[in-house]
Amino acid sequence: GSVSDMLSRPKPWSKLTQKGREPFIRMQLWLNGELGQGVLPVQGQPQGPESTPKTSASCSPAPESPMSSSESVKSLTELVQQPCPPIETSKDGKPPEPSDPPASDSQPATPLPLSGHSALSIQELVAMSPELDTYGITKRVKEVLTDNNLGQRLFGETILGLTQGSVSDLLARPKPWHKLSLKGREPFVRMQLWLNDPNNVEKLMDMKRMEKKAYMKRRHSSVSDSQPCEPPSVGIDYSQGASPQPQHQLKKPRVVLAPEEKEALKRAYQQKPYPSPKTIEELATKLNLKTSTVINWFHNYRSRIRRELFIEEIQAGSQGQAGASDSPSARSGRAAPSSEGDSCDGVETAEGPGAADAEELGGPAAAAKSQGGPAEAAAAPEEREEAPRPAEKAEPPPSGTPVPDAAAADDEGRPRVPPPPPPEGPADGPGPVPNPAAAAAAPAAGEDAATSAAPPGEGPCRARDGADRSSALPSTSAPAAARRPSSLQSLFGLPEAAGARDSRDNPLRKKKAANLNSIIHRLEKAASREEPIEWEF
DNA sequence: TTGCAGTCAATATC
DNA sequence: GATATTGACTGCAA
Repeated sequence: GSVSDMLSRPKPWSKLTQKGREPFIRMQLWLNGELGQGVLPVQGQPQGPESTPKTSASCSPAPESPMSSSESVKSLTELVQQPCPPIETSKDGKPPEPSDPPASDSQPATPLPLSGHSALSIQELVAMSPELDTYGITKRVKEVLTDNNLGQRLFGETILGLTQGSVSDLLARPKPWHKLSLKGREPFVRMQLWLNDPNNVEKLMDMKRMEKKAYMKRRHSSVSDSQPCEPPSVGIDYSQGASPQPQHQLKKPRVVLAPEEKEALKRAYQQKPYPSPKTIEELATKLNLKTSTVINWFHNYRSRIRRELFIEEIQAGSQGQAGASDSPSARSGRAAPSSEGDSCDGVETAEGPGAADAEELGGPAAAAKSQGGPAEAAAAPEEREEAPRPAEKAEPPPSGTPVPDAAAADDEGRPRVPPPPPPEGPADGPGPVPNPAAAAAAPAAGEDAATSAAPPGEGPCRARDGADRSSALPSTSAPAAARRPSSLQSLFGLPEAAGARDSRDNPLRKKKAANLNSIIHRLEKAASREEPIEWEF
């Protein structure tokens, strides 16, 4: 029935959801003859015997993923090279690969890597990609780049089609595969493909050379032109708009929050990761910021904290016991620049729970900018209302609980990340800890609910997630990958398949689990008082 | 509407 | 000059 419907009344690509697009991708592949029987196992459908979870924990650089076996002939890699009619849809949101700009020039313009010609759009590849070990991939990419003295900008612009800042962020704080949307997976697939390309480095080197040449040329010409050049890039876009001489200054200056302001915001965050409009309003007023700035700050902060947690877990996991010192805090050096406080703010922990609470905005910021009690104080009451909000239901502690701090910061003191709104609500039992990494690693299966189960980080979802995907796989990847077509495996250099990181047992997790228990306990208490929230951990 | 993911791009740092 | 950080923006989903 579905097929009939689909064949007779196909929806336009743009109207399809990711899921909805899948059948079309399959059909396209089938039409291309790339899809043999069972080649694209439907998710969750156990397939072939290859139950090899590709443990990549130790994944050493996927040795050129032995594009081995014949079978893999059909490896997507090949497909990718194959000049076949691009599936128009592929464009999805993006503009067609600008085949234009001879990179030579100013800049970017080179979004599309993958050997230029892609038979299958990257999206298709992504859609079919097995679970990848994002952390491992970025790690390898970083190695390759540094080893070969290749910059992030170049790599980003030519291989990923992203800007330097994005690349930096991506490499430093990769999200777990299962937490990524199709779009978000794209860069990782590209990276994986790039890693698998034996000529990857050379190609980039070439690009580098070309860029240099172009740069020199430009330089020379401009010099001779006597025009000391204004930032070349600048003006390009703007002018075009037609506006007479608007040029630059249409740009609004970037807002830079003062340390005190950040402090105040962080305190507020600890009180309420999801402040009500009213609270935001107050905060904005107090800090003399635009409400949009405050809103943006909260959004950014929440999502960044979330990511931080993930890498911490990953690192903790991979470091195994070493974790004691707690990678968390130790976290990647740079992230650490605690200055930013992300790490520290939560850490205000140092001040012990409640500390932050007590001062709320009162801290430096308050001192500096406001005087009255923190908005929170006033808002306290409303906190309650917020909590229940759907999106936050899973959100644990922070919001409205009277014991915010404890809840607000995890053991490491880091601000507790409001677990992402539980995507799907199914029971996920106990697993709280917002720690994705665990997910990746959690062989959970056996561990006691409290600990392992806690899984996977993103707590709720992940756990569930895994469960859904394959009934039995708690852990994220393995199975998934295993089930996948070998062609894909070869393509993606499976060794990379996520999975297999053994973080289980690491002390950090236990610690967290314990901490969670206590938090849960308190929350339940609080909840029982009046909050109808279903705390999901 | 709200929250989030993914990015960009301006700055800050190294 | 390369990287890292971060405020803002876009698009999407619930």
